[in-house]
Amino acid sequence: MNMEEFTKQAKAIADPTRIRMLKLLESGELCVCHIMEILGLVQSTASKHLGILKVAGLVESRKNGTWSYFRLAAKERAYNKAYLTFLASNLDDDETIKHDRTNLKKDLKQICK
Amino acid sequence: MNMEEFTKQAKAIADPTRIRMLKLLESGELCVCHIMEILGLVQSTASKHLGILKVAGLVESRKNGTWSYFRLAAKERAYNKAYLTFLASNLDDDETIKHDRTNLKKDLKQICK
DNA sequence: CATATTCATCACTTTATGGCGATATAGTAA
DNA sequence: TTACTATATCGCCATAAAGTGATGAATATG
Repeated sequence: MNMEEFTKQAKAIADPTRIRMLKLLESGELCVCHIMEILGLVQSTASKHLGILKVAGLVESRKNGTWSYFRLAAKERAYNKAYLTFLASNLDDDETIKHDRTNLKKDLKQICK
Repeated sequence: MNMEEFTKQAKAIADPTRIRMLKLLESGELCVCHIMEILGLVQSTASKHLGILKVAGLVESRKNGTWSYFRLAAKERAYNKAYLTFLASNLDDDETIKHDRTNLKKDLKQICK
């Protein structure tokens, strides 16, 4: 990883909203509409942040109909692994993150009904 | 480490100039005048960046006369350890970093004359 | 003592970033 | 086709951040 890539990924995780997104995605794949709902963002904001994470190589996405599903980038790609592993070992005890995870669980229950 | 601390440190390392500073300091303590010389920064810029790193808890400093010496924060302080260890295991092969280190060596030789 | 050096801070300008509404695109369903 | 839904993108604004010169404090030097 060179300086440019390193700082691109550093900038990507240097924002609370994007961190919350990545921590949510640690639980698995999610579509934009759930992410925006759980984090309380308008759609354009959610999409913009997800785009930044994608360009940085931290997340990947797939299309299914109108839905876009985002997930953490595959750890095999070494240049992501560093940051994603780093993030995975941090912030699990942060109040905002815990709150988001609770909301995610509620949301998933709704979906399964 | 909570979200606020995490992002403060993430923002601190999300800048090439500050990364170069931290990577220089991996070799040991340096005063502002050498850091600015090696990185080719004007004094106020160097001082400002070092201030940001200090507030983020990534570096510490001591005064000796008119000189200010900066060093990486003690690793015992857990909330720094994560980022500094992370950074220490990255970018050693980056061209800019290698270049900076070469310049540091030249500079130290000058001092020892 | 007078002068020079080192550094932090301030004021200012320029650039980057975050959030949002509006719009565009594409899929879905009636 | 028409209407609706999910998403991406664009432009705008407010704010944050980076870079720089000027100033002044503290200390060193002659």
